[in-house]
Amino acid sequence: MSESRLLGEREARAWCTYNKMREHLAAVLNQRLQRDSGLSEADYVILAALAEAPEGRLRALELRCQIGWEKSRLSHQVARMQQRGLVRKHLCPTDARSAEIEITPEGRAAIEAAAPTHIAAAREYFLDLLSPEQLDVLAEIGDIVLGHLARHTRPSSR
Amino acid sequence: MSESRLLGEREARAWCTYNKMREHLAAVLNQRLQRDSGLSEADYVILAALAEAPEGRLRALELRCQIGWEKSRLSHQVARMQQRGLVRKHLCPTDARSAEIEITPEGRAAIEAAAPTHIAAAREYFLDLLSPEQLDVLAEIGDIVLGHLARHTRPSSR
DNA sequence: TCGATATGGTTGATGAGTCAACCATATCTG
DNA sequence: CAGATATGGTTGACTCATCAACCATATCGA
Repeated sequence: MSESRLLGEREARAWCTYNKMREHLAAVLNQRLQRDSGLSEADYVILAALAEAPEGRLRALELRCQIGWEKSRLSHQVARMQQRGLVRKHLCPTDARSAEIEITPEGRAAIEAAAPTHIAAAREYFLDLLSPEQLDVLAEIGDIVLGHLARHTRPSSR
Repeated sequence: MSESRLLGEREARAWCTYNKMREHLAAVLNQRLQRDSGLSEADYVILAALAEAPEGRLRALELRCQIGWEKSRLSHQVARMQQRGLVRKHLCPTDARSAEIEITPEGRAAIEAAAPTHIAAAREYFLDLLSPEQLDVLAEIGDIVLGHLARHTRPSSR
């Protein structure tokens, strides 16, 4: 990669393996989730958030903030999920512009069936392979990077 | 997240921040690459690989192995890139089934213009924020996970 | 109170990734 | 050598993600 010439030895190595890991790991986990439960990562994230909200419903804006998604992304995804009966949309009484998203019983069943195996896969391919120290460093890295992003990019105005 | 109940404190934290970091970081880097250079990550990966191949060309299979892509993914991507004049396809003399992909002068110009700013962004949002020790641990983690994936999934038969 | 602007969300177009089915050529085996 | 099988690649259908344009309602300020 042209990385090699523009980065130091150490940086190049970290960057390269990070990228490969990220891509391969996501591919495998997505694949298994889809195969085992018929859900995509996107479905999973939304259902997980709704499932533990009180009443199983959230205003779209609140949901977007929790999962950090762009608004059109959520809109499209919810439309597809509503089509499949995983989720329902309601008008919001306090703000006529807003929408409330509610998980359906089918949606709840789907996420409850999916979660254990999905988490197990995350363990199998990732978490169980790492030492406590490695897990801590990873979390540390995540916090640093997320903190920097929060400070140096627009809130999610996108 | 339902993660919280199925994972220990430490695992949940690592898993959660890793996922958030992964998503946000990729979004920002993609966005900047697109804005600054008119290339997607996918374009970038392919052009980078071709640019440092001898003669600027590789057999499709060789390219796939280097970047670890599924075959239809490469096929689609190359088709789009050929459309834009970044890349050209040739028949392979030694194996009539195979195709050779060659970077065009436009493609070379594009990657050479894109690389420095892309790497700079990777530094700015990621590499420069981390200590040498953190970079090493990250690379270590990557190797462990990739090694496990290599041993426990089909080579890429997908 | 009214007009400008901001905000929450939708829509359509397009690029990207995956899967399954497929086609052609190579290779292997009897 | 012939037929079966394996391999390299393409295609079409579909889901996802992003962008820009848009619509309706809220809110702000003169």
